[in-house]
Amino acid sequence: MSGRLDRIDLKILRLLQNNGRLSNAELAASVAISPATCHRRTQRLFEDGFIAAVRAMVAPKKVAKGTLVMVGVVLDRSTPESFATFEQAIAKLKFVLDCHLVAGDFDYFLKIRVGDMEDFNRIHGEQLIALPGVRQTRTFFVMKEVVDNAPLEF
Amino acid sequence: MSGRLDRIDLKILRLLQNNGRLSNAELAASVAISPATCHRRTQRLFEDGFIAAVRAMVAPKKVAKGTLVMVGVVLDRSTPESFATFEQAIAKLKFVLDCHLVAGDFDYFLKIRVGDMEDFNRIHGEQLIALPGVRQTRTFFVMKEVVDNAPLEF
DNA sequence: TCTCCAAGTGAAAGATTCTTCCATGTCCGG
DNA sequence: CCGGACATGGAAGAATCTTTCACTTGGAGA
Repeated sequence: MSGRLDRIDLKILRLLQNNGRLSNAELAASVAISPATCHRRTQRLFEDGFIAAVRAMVAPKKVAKGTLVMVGVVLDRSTPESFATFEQAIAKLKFVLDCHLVAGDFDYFLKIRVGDMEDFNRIHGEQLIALPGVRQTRTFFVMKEVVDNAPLEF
Repeated sequence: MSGRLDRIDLKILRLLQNNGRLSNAELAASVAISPATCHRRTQRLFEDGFIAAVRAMVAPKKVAKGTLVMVGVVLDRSTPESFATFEQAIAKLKFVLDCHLVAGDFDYFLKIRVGDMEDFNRIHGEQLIALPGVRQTRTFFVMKEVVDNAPLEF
């Protein structure tokens, strides 16, 4: 069922992870099976949820989103209601790439993309600290993106 | 730069970001232009680097990488050589999804995917604290992934 | 061992799509 | 008004997709 992946499935997954626009014919040739079989396998990988989505990775700098910021957030209270309200509000902020509830000195970690620092300052003042239940935020400007969104190894 | 993108280009980018396997014919129909024109436009978006890559997003839980961890790293010394050595070593660790040089209480922020906490503990002890020049690390286990790797808004 | 069944496989073929070529249309600067 | 650079869509051969079907394989049970 959805549990087992043989070597061919794994190879298909890895190839599609590196180039999601590979044609079925190219995939089939790369894994040395017929196009028909490859088509069926790939279809199953999608249907069974092994591939959540195929996404074109738009170059951030090309669309004026070249500035990356990490933000640690501490809430006033650590109640389930407080968390739920915060998460609901975060989901509407489209510049938030990641939002994770963590264990440690912060309640949440955010990963945010904006055009520049000025852009971030406005967003921080108008939207971040205005989020429900936020006690404080700590901003970490990214000065260099060493690795960003690397493909998953498995 | 990005001023060269008209509404049709932007629409193509957004559509491919949501579904990187859209066929040229489907794209053309969605943006109301001919397949030939759509093909040329899309090709240009790739050639000019607006689309860095197209990736199948493999579901982490399906391939035993369901545990996410954020790690803050402080180095012994803040010299260019120290940074360069660290970054060179990080690039070889395939479980590191993000590695960013930041301004603030840490030198680097890492985003890591592993199978489980036990998995992380081994990696932390064997590989992370063994990285060159690391003074200390602070681990933030992710308890809930509210938003992970959301598509870029532009 | 033999039989049967389920699952996987590849050849084949019609439908669809890709990709290129070319004539036409549009926008500006001269 | 003209001319050139560029963008557009139609058309058509080449390539690909997607389904069908018959065959092979592997394992469970008699």
